Amino acid sequence: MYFSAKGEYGIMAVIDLALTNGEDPVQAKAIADRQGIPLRFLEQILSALRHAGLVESSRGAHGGYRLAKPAADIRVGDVLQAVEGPIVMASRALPRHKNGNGHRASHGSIVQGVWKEVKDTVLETLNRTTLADLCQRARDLEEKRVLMYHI
Amino acid sequence: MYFSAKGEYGIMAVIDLALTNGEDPVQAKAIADRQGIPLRFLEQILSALRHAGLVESSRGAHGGYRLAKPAADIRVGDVLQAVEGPIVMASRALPRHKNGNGHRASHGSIVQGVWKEVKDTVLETLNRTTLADLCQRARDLEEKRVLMYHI
DNA sequence: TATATTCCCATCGGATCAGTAGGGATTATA
DNA sequence: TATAATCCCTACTGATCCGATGGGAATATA
Repeated sequence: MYFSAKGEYGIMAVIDLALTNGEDPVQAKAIADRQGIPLRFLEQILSALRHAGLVESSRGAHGGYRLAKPAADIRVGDVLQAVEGPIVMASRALPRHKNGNGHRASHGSIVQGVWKEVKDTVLETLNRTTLADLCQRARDLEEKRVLMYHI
Repeated sequence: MYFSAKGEYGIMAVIDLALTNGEDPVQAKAIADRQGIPLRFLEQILSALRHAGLVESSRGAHGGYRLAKPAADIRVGDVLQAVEGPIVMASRALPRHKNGNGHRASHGSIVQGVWKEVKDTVLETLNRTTLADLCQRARDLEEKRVLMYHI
């Protein structure tokens, strides 16, 4: 059970965007360098975020990306669903070999119920956390890092 | 974010085993037919469950499988981990392109924290539910089905 | 016009998944 | 003992997906 690299990179990218909030838009290249993400791959991710209305872009020289709304209004679940599609737990494609006789019901529906429970708790967790929360964690971590360095 | 077909089949198989609790062991073929699972594939799954100590097997004619402990002592998470390995959230293999300068920390560790939160809630959900719970659900469902049929 | 940058579509190699296959080991029954 | 049923182990395969990469086109600045 995984999240994909797209999801991981996507979250890193929006944190970077949120913390680099100046006048000018932030270029994909700058994010790629800071976060260690392949540029062309990051472009696909930013494109998905743009289509989902989470970031805005401007083209041409001096172009780049910025958040489309305040960090507190962007939930982690929104980012993940934007870049890696809907969050489902069911297995990818079960061709559904049918049980021959039908004397007893197959227990597939029971499993579906379990999947739904898990999915709901995952979404609950992901939607409880906003980008602003993650930024705060990042600042705390950075502060701690600087302290360690000075000792 | 998925569970694999192995996980789905595995849960169906142990429910079947729990509900078919007679004197004799239950044959893989019978489970495969009732639940609509390819036999050879199911054998691999049952093998994994056996190695994890969740089911016992007896070989030869009239052989088959039975649960190794009471259904109330088998958690859904145990079954899933047995058949599809540890439940991890991190993406499969990020080759970790390094960020060149290091002027600012990459936000990978923030994401790792999110993954850990999600993983914990997933495990909490999966370990709260036992096989006995699922059997109860299956019986309730069957009862409802029979009632519908009679009306 | 030259340059920087986003944007879009197609492709590719490797990994994983779901399922299949062959054959071997063990045991109950005739 | 012979046979059939059943579990057991290892490998293989075809399809799909993932993590990129490539080749430009559009657009904004200098």
